[in-house]
Amino acid sequence: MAYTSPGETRKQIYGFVREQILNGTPPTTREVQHAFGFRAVQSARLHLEKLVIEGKLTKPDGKSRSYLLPEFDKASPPQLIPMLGRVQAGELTEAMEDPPEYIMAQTRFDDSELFALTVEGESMRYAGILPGDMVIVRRQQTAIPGDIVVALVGEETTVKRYRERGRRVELHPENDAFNPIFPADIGEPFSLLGKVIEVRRSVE
Amino acid sequence: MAYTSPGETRKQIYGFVREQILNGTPPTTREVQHAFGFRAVQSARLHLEKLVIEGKLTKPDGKSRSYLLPEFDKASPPQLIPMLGRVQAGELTEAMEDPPEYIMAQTRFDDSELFALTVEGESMRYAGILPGDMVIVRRQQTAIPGDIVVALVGEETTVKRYRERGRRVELHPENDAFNPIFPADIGEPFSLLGKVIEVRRSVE
DNA sequence: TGACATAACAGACATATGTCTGTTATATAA
DNA sequence: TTATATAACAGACATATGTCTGTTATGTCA
Repeated sequence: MAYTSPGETRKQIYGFVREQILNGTPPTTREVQHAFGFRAVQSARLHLEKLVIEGKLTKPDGKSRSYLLPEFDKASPPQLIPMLGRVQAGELTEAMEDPPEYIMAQTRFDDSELFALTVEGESMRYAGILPGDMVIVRRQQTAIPGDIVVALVGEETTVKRYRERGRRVELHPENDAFNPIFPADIGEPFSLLGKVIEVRRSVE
Repeated sequence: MAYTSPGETRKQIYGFVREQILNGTPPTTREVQHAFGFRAVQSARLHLEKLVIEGKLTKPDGKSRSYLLPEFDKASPPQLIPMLGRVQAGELTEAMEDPPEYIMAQTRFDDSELFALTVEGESMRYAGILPGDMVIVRRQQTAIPGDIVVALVGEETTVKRYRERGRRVELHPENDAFNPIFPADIGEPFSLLGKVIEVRRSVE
């Protein structure tokens, strides 16, 4: 390989390794070697060692494919959360049989109890939840007043503010154009699916 | 190791491997072996092979540490985006010298042109952006009318709706209690830092 | 009981991979 | 020019790791 200016090749190697790591396949020394056309393993190795010294990568010891991004350690480990397009009536678990898509998140909950939904109505606009927003939900059958919850009312899922009047459950929209729901008064089957713990919106 | 019920050990192995993968260090066959106290490598290997057959893991070929989560492929690769607590006046890059924390996101932009900020005021409430929300921003010096942008006005960063009247730039809040900003009229230095591409809110 | 399936073990082999020693080439500064 | 630093190369060795063959143990079903 031709001689390149100091640091230039190293910068590219960093980009390559970083990308591989984020894809879940941290490269071996020789994979770096071949990706950059080095004719000697050591060429790649020295660059990688320097990157560790510079603090841009970390590597424990003699283990294979063990390069890590330092900022990865600073962040909590990512979680894969299934996106449920439409929650079927009845069991929520039913709808999770073949989760088509996953989003990545970092929460303080176990990812096995999380799922994500797309919000459809305008009823929570004043709470900063707009149509098309994605909500990350923790599955739970109970809530405390003030929680924003996802509930199944009849055949439809709905996002509302959870309230109680005495022992009566009330689901309040946050938009003057909508009326609260009183599950006890309507004939529909009702169940609490979980509590909203995060809201996400893609702009444009 | 004692004989365990069919599938039980396998389930635990899946959890272990999944966690390791999400931590950036997909395990080797022998690491699985030792983590579960198997006295033979093959014991771990057969479980892993079955998990691949069941579709819960994927593995290309004879490469080391090459187990992947299938849902990982379905999702776009994650990006690490620096969280800027407070953007200093002047150059934005200046403030990125030592990024203290990173969040994970999946966007269609290159992660080198992204950063994240915490929103402080109420001025964008009607647009569903509340105080404490995190916005992911793509660095750009221009915008088109209607974009939600992050701008530096004087010493302060602000999130507003970008408008133009003729050639005059206007920054509009989305809250009746606030007034639009006309950068040309005020003495403060003004610059566009970028465009908001995602909004995130942690609930509780 | 015997047939069968799966779990787990024992021991080995082939390859992948990290690491090392020594050498040559290119650039910069005295 | 010489001295120095870094880039890149050549070739090897030691270990890590994936893979294979054959055997034993535990449970299920007829």
